Order: sequence, then C-alpha cells, then structure tokens
Amino acid sequence: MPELPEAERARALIEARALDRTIVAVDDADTYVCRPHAPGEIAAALTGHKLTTAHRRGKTLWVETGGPVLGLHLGMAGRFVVNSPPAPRGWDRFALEFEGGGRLALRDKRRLSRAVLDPDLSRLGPDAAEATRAQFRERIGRGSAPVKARLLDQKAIAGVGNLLADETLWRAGIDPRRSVGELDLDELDGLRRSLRAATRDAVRHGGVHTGKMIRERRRGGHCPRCGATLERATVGGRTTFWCPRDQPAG
DNA sequence: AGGTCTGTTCAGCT
DNA sequence: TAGCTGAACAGACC
Repeated sequence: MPELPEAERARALIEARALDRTIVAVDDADTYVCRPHAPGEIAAALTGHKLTTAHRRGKTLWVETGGPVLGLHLGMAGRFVVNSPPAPRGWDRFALEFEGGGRLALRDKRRLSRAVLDPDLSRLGPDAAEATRAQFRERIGRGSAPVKARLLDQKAIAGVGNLLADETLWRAGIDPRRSVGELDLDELDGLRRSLRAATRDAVRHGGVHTGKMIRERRRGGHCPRCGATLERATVGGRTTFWCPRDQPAG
C-alpha cells in the first residue's frame, strides 16, 4: 500500500528515469484520475516541456517542468512504471511519452491515484519524517483524538498510512486508542523517534510491508517482541492491530 | 455468484 | 472546530 516510503521510492524512480526528456504525448483521458481536468488539458499544458525536478511531501508527489507543475498521488494501489508495455484493461491511468521513446505510466488496478496540474499542498502537514520535535509535539499532541487517528491525519503530519501507523505505535509501545491529550512529552518524542525509524527502515527495505510488526499483522498474529497474540479493532475508522502487552492501555 | 474487506481522501454530518 | 461516518474506486478473497 503506498504510504510515505512507497511515495519516496516513486519520487526517486521519476528522478532517475524521467527527468530532462521532452514530453511529446500525454494520456490524460481518465477523467476520474485527472479530475477536475477535462481530457487534453494536462496534455496541452505539458506537451513540449521537460520534467526538471521531482518532489515529495508525505504521500504527495509533484514534478516541476519550468512551466506548469504536475501533481501525482499513488492513491491506494498506484505505482509508476517506466518503459513498460501498456497495461491491459486500462490500468495505466495516466502516462507521459517522451521524445525518442520512453514512457512513464501511473499504473493502478483500482482508480484512486491522481494526476493534477498545480496541486494544492496547503492543507498538507509537514512531512512525517522531517517534522521537528517542536512541530510534532504541537501538531500531534493537542486535542482528544485517538493517537492513531491523529497520525493518519495528513494535515497534522503527512505521509503516515494505516500500516505505518500500526508499525510506529508498536515500536513506540503506545496503545493506538489512547487520546493524544494524555500523552506526555516523553511519549510524544518517543513516538516521533519510532516514526522516523520505521519510515527509514521501510524506505530502505522496500516498503511498509517489510515492517517488523507488519509481517505479523493479521488475525491470530503474534507480537514479534513478546509473542502475545495481537489485538484487533477499528481505530480512527481503520483496521488496527496492536500488542496488548507491549502497548498497554493508558 | 455474492458478500466482505482492503486503504486514501474528501464531503458532509454532529 | 474537532472528530467521526460514509462514499468513491475496483480488485482480492472467501
């Protein structure tokens, strides 16, 4: 599932394989993925330009061209492929073709990825792996939401999805249902350290599914640290697993 | 074949 | 205003 680590790998792929090449054609025919643009709008804006730099904050990517900015999001099942033959069944939801051959496609069996001109980043919090201790205390520690719900809030901090949230809370030893308001500063700082470590490991190892706890994250799975059977419930509207022994209720 | 689950975002509630 | 719910998408799985 694309979360911050997958988005970072996607950004690096674009940077390595798709910069500085003249765009000669754009497939923006999917009006859901490219909403609110009409077919041809993104094509008209980008054709003739080159991608110059690839950026990311949280799960949101954007690419500069010298002209318009192209925003990209992987949604729940999206990934980028370079120079692959077109996918069957319209699974390539958006694509750029480059002069002299070469193609960058946004491949997504579902249809929740996005491509949009001049993306609005104003409602996005600081990147989850970059947030300072002061920012983290302020943006995560205030209010009354369950801590997991707050970690998932992209305007609080950007980049944490369901799996990375579970892995982070497990590393920090914090029950996902606890209210952010009752976390002390040591717990908030520890949570930030766990988030940075979990994110770094996931980027290095190839994605959030490589997390220590994520591999046991299923009904009847066991805590990799103490062996207790993992608990399961809905928290913040999302399926949540945690260790009842290592992540004690507040 | 049909029902449930998956995850992210956003509109629309309380 | 903060927090919660459901809709949107479409495929995987039972």
